[in-house]
Amino acid sequence: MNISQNPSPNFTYFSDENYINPFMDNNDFSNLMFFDLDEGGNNGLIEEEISSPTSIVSSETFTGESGGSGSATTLSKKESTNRGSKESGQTKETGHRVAFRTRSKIDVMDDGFKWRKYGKKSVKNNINKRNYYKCSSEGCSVKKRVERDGDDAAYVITTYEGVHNHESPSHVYYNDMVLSYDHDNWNQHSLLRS
DNA sequence: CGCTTTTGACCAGCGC
DNA sequence: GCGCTGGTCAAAAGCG
Repeated sequence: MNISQNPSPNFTYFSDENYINPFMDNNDFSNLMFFDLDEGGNNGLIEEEISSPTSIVSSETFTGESGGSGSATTLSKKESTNRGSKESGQTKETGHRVAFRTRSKIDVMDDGFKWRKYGKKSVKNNINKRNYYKCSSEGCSVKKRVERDGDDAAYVITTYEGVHNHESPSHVYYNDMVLSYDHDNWNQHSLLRS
């Protein structure tokens, strides 16, 4: 991976107020959707359309009622079921799940964490392969699925499962830098990056 | 040499 | 019970 060369101070979805713009270059933010697939399987769909590339979406926008967009069809209802005996316990403990769909030229967005690919599968209703990643940090069992939208290959659907029990390597990296920056200036600086 | 990626096999859940 | 499907494992290959 390329953390050292591209340490993005970005996407860490920790169900708290620390949500930061997840994306860097090579992405079109004009149509970005979030799906809150929280434990319990209510599959609440939250759609957030970002009108400006510099917009920051706060985590509060994830907690609304279900949206009605048909674009959620690629996210199977089975998302809410935990399977796999070997890891189901972990999954329940860190059952938070969030997915988003964004137009992107690249398949895998650098969210600042270090991921290790452990599987690739072709899935039904999608000619594209789905990739499976695990957080490679020790003791962290967060998983991520990445697939191209079958309806429109210009879109990438990324699903995060679980919550990191550590900070993003890039987050640490940037925290060090922030110490030497005026905080307001830093916020402005990070906004301008996108 | 250590880590990551690839990829086929295997396993479990679900629907019929 | 069987087949389909999605998710994970693990050995081998690749890479820096």
